[in-house]
Parts: sequence; C-alpha cells; structure tokens
Amino acid sequence: MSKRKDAFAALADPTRRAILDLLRERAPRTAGGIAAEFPRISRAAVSKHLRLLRQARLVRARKRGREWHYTLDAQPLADIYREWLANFAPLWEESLSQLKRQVEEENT
Amino acid sequence: MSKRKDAFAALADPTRRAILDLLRERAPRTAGGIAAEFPRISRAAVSKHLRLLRQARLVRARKRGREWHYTLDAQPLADIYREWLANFAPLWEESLSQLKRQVEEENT
DNA sequence: GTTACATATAACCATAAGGTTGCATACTGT
DNA sequence: ACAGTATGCAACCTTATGGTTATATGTAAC
Repeated sequence: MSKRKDAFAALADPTRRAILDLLRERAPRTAGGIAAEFPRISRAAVSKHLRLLRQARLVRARKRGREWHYTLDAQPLADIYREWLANFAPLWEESLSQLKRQVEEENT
Repeated sequence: MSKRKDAFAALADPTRRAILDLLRERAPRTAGGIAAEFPRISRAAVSKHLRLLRQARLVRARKRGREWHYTLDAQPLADIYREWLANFAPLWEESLSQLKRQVEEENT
C-alpha cells in the first residue's frame, strides 16, 4: 500500500534533492540514467529514494517498455513555499532583519 | 562540540517547524514557554529540538538569568529559498495543469 | 546556605532511515 | 524459447532520530 510521505522529510536527504535537481534540468529520465549520476551508491539505493519521492508526490513515474521514466512534479514544492516558507519571507528582507537585530540588541 | 547541522534536515520534523512558526509570531520566547506549547512531549525533547535548530543556525539562544531566550534566525530559510527552491518556481504553474491530467496511476 | 526553579545534557530505548546484496518480474532482441 | 536488460522489492545491517527519565549546572528566592 502506498504510504503517503511528507515532502519536507523527502527533502531532508541531499541525494533526493540532487535527483530533483537533475529532473529539473531535464526530464523524463530513466531510473538507470538517474542512478548513473550517483556512482557511489547502488541502483537499489537510488530506487528507494525514487520510491520515497513518488510517495511524496515530488516525482511521477511511467513505465515505457522495460524502463521507468521519471518526471518532476513541482507542486509539493509550490505548496511548501506558499503554505509555509513564504510566511518567513518578510523576516529575511535585508532592512527588516537589520532592524530586528537592532531591536534585539536594545533588549539586551 | 556543536556539530553543524543541515537546515533541510532540521525542517524535516513537524515539531521543529512548529517551533519556528511560534518564533515567527513572537520572539524571543523561553525554552519553557516553547515547551508549554507542546504538552504531548517532554521539555527535554523540546530542548533537543532547540539544540538541533541552534546547530542549523535557525534559532539563536541567549541566557538571561536562569532562562534561555530563543529568537528566530530566518537567514537559512532565505538561503534555502534563494539557492535551491527558487530554481523550481518557473515549473510551479506548469505542474498545476499537469497534475489534473496525470494523477495516481503509478504511485506505489 | 539551602531550597526551588529553568534548562541543558547524558544515558538509554525503540523505531526509522539509508545503505547493501540478492531475488523477482517484466520486457527486448535473437 | 532463451538470454540479457531494466528495475522494483524484500531482507538484512548499521546508524540516526526522536522520545523518555535521570542528572548536572547555574540562578533566584528565602
């Protein structure tokens, strides 16, 4: 059964982020083609990362002949940005964060 | 030895994201005040989350008397957005339309 | 000084995560 | 039909993670 996974958790691993970067540059890619970009880990390990990315809806897979073709689905990334990360954007604007630092120092 | 931690990994845990949300709404907050917002887990567990957030530079702590005051540092979030997530923004609208046609079929 | 408080840290435990090897399945080419 | 290829999945191992309880440290209050 397909257990739904959290997109945030999926992004925690650098290999999975690299896979998303690859698919952003060019897609679709086969599982083997993706695995070839990571010579230090086995194909099975990459396959597990791909399964987790599927469960987080960050990639989609279609079988073409004996190959699986993976494509990126950026929608969960959009959700992360709009529903969570964007809330912090006002705090990382340069002027505001400087002002914030000054206020903190006054409170010291 | 404070080991530097990855901000992405720090965000994988929902409790830690909730802590950042609290600090976004109002800061500084004491460790005890933060822990009081999570009645289901112990103060020690919250303290461990705070340590990890410190190591990821997502929060800063200052001791005042016998209390530790925590404040948000949104800089790593800005880095995540600018250096990684923003690269996917051009794909967001496109994936919306794709999602409606191509859904479930392959997700294990 | 002694007691209570706020908090971090240590020790420990159960579960999850990421890796490996091996096997199963499905398709291609001859 | 058979051999080879592509790939997912299962079993297993080791380490990381998130939780607990217990302890240590520093501060405030009496």
